[in-house]
Amino acid sequence: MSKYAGIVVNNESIQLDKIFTYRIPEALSHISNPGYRVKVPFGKGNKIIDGFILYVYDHIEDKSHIVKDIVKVYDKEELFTQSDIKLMEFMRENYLCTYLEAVKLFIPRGVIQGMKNKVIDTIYLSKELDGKYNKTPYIEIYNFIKENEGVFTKTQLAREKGFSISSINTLIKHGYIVKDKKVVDRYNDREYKNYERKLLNHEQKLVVDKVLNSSNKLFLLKGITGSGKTEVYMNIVQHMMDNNKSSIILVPEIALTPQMIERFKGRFGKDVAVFHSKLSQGERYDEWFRVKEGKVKLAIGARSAIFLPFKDLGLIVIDEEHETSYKSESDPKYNARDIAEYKSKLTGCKVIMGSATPNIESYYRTKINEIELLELNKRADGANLPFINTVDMREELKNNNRSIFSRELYEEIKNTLSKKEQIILFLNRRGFSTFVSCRKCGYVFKCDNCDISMTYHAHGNYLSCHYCGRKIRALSTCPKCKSNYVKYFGIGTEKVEIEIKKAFPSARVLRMDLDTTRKKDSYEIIYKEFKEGNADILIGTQMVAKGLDFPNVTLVGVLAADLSLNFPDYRSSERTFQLITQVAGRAGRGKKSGKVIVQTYMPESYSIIFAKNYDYEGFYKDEINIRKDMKYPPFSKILSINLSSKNENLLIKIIQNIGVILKNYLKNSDNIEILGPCPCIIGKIKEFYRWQIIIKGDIDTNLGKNIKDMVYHMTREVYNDIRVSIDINPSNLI
DNA sequence: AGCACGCCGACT
DNA sequence: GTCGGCGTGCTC
Repeated sequence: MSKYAGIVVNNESIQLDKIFTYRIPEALSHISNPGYRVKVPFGKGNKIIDGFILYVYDHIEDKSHIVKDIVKVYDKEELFTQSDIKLMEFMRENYLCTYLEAVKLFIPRGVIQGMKNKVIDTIYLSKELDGKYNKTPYIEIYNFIKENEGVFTKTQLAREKGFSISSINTLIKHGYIVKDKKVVDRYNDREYKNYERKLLNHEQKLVVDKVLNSSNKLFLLKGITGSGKTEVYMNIVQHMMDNNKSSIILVPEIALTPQMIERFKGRFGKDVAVFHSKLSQGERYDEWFRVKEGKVKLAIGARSAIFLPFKDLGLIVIDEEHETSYKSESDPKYNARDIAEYKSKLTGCKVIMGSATPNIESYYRTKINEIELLELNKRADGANLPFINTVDMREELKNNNRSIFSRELYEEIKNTLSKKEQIILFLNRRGFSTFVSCRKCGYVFKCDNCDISMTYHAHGNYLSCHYCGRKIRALSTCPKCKSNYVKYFGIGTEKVEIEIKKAFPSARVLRMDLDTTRKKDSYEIIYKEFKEGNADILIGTQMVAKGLDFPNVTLVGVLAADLSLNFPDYRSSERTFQLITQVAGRAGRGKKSGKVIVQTYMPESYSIIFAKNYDYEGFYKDEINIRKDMKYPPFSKILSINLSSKNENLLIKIIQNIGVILKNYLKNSDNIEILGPCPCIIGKIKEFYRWQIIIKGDIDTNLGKNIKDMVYHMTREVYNDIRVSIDINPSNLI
């Protein structure tokens, strides 16, 4: 008897987001599990397209369709497992994505595109030298290859090892040496310094024991900056390895990986897979297969590494779990934290979420016993947390200090430089000036494509829009009134760099922001330069706040703590608290004690006061009450419906219709609130006008699905003109 | 999405 | 009588 397969076809269209049933013909009867990629005839023309088997049935009940045969199977074995399919279903329900979008997270694009292993021609020996070839330079070449059989290609031997290409060719021509194919790993494995195993302190040991012995699966490790969370992770990873179990370490985006890779490869050797968005397609392909074939037991990577095909997963670590980069901004808009948790439910693996400043929602869940709380309250090396002082910038103005540095920060920089210690200056904004306008007529340089004022970049002398990337040359005359009173307001990291060079001409300065880290390895280079002491001051955006470990940094300056506080979002206090705490944690990690100076116009704000006192618990208590009063997460879910279009009138008309229908649909649900329709905070990006509807309250998966169907139904006729984006619990409401 | 079917007007 | 315009609806 033939079996049948439930298949998702490889077509992005939302109308095709369903399971199609095909017969598995006798010739392919070895398919008894889902997970295969196949070719199937589809549509009236029976066009052959790709599909993925999600289900296998012994018989079918529904006889209302003609059932066609699968025509081909691609791979020898399954690309994903039964539990992966459960996870896909979970994502489709919870993030309102399609089956196909979910499937594609589990398979690197290279596999779908039919990529092959990278093969190079390396040189091997074939027969002994004899006759007139048994002399220099042939003997040298021959002996070198004898020591390095199959290691080098012809070009490498010539270019890197300095052998004559024509002599090599002669040896090949007469059959003494031969070229042969060798599969190489595309991921360029560098050598890593051995990262010595450290003895755990009492607190750390306790945490490790609890994780290994508790019957709970989910843990929140709340450990102050520098308390040695990484060492705890490594210890548990080692334990997993000893028990033949695999581990995934997630870190926020690329920012943390070079340091983390250094530590993990230094400890566990080369058998660590690395997976993040900056890898090339080929590198991803190779790393994915290394995991799939069981060649590695540990992977470290950004968000997407959660989907790596480990067979015997024992542990998932989510480092800096409060980071928003764990939430994907593109479809499927998943959160790696939720995925890890669901994976744990499916496979029984342990999940450790670590942070010095846990996400409010996660911490709340420890209070209601959904997650076990573990704490590290001491710095691993016994050092003290740096002293944080806030400076009220309004007072500086009153005292006639118009510089971007307060008097106290200026003095401390001078002091620290004279002691030959290092400094980090943090400002969460790149560029030189964030706002350029004419003082005569009030004209503001705004992006033509976006509803955003343009940022001036002194390096290159241009204005750029940080949303669409548009660049224009900086003008010294106002395009409206032709006056010369064009003035630059607002500071960015570039300006800080120039001001520092003015104030401290002999200081060696590095800047780390998006503009200086665009090239592939530039982040790593800046990190190394600073770590090795080749600079005194590191100026940067939030990149410098994330987990970096520089023992010689004793002063951290936060130039404008209010930036994130004035952000129109219910998480802005939480973000501010987290940023200050995290960046402060960069100071005093070595033997010397550290100091932090926070410049602000709102020193009385609760997030700044609690951050200054390292009082997470206090901050949490205030914040959770606000969330409760305002019915924000964790006391509700937020569903944001974002429509964007180049046609503003059409957009407004459609979203208002949607608004009316949704209000009507939800009028009997007391626990649900609708905000909008209204223009988004950034009303236009890349020529697209943007409007949104925010729904807040008890939104279950069913309701979410219905709302999605409604919105898609109502935008169906204008599908080409209006883009729709639906997000559950978005990381921001911009 | 993409493709076939279908119903209508213009043209050999 | 037929060629092709795009509106409609379905795809196991």
